[in-house]
Amino acid sequence: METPRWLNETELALWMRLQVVSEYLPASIDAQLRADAGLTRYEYHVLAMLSEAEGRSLPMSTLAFVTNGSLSRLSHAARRLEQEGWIERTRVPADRRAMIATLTDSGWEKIVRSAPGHVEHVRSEVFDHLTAEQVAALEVAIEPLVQALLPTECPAEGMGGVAHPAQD
Amino acid sequence: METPRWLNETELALWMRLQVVSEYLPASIDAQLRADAGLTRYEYHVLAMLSEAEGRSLPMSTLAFVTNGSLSRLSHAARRLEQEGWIERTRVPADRRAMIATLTDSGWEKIVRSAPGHVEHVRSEVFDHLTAEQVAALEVAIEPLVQALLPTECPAEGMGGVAHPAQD
DNA sequence: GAAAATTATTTGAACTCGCAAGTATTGAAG
DNA sequence: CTTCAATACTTGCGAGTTCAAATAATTTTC
Repeated sequence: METPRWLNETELALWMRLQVVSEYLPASIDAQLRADAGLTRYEYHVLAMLSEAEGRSLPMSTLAFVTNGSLSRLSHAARRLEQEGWIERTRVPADRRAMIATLTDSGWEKIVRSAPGHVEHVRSEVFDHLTAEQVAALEVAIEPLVQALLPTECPAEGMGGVAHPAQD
Repeated sequence: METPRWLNETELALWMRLQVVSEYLPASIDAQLRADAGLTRYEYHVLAMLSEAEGRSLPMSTLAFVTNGSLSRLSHAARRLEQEGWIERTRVPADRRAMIATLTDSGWEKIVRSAPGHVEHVRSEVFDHLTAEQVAALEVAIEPLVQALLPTECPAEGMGGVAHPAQD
């Protein structure tokens, strides 16, 4: 076994901070969504992506990609969301293996009702504690890391809707 | 319901990047540790913190705090680690409610054997893709966010051991 | 000094997710 | 045109996390 390339002081400091952020943020978001909306962070993400998609619909594969989730994870989540009546899944005539997930009216209302509380929570946890300069600096500084982590391919689709912490 | 304070463009961009990082990093670390060491990220964290503690021991409460985990989460993890023989739990004579977790020799060997692969993975996922300047910039820029998220109190203990991505 | 509140930790049940295997359906090879 | 492989998705099982409740010991209160 080769002698490991240990982290230097700065690297270690960054690594520990990344771990803190990656531990706290998802837990905090999950707790708020569960308490106020009865949704998982991932389920919220699924609804949000559908709400922004053309026709409020996306193929399951694409939906899995834009939500950064495995197909399995999405399938489990989709079953739950469908049981609640928030989405529907229909076979594609052209390719009967494929399925298209569509946000129902009820699902639209769900995400529209849930979004404000979610955004408010994100604000109170994150942005209320940061100046505009700090936000800008972090946004720039974190970009290379995101590039390092994200898969390069992008079978994406058209966007332009609601329900993310963006405006209505 | 008040009209929500939506996120502006920069805030939204930062938020989405934070979500990407918070989604990918833990999953990636978990997968490597599970495959190569049969450990959870959290279990690894527990062993690492014990390895750095005075006498390789910490009270459960303190251990929960330094690992950023709930007492319940720690208790479940401790049971698994104890079953594997990597830690032991002993009652405190002074206060017989309290328990002290201690790293066994076997546990010490476990973390020492697991650390190099873990660090190598962290390098290959994160630091190999970043310049020293990018690391330094991100380390500075992320600090205010960490301050915002971390609880202020700190019932910490003495440190100074091994097994974190730090040096041996 | 007994009852009530607090602290330290554990346990059980519910739920989510990852993995491996399973089901269709389509496309490629021969 | 049959066989084999690849695609699109689903499902069952196991494992970890959380929440609420339980246990147990200490400290406070009256």
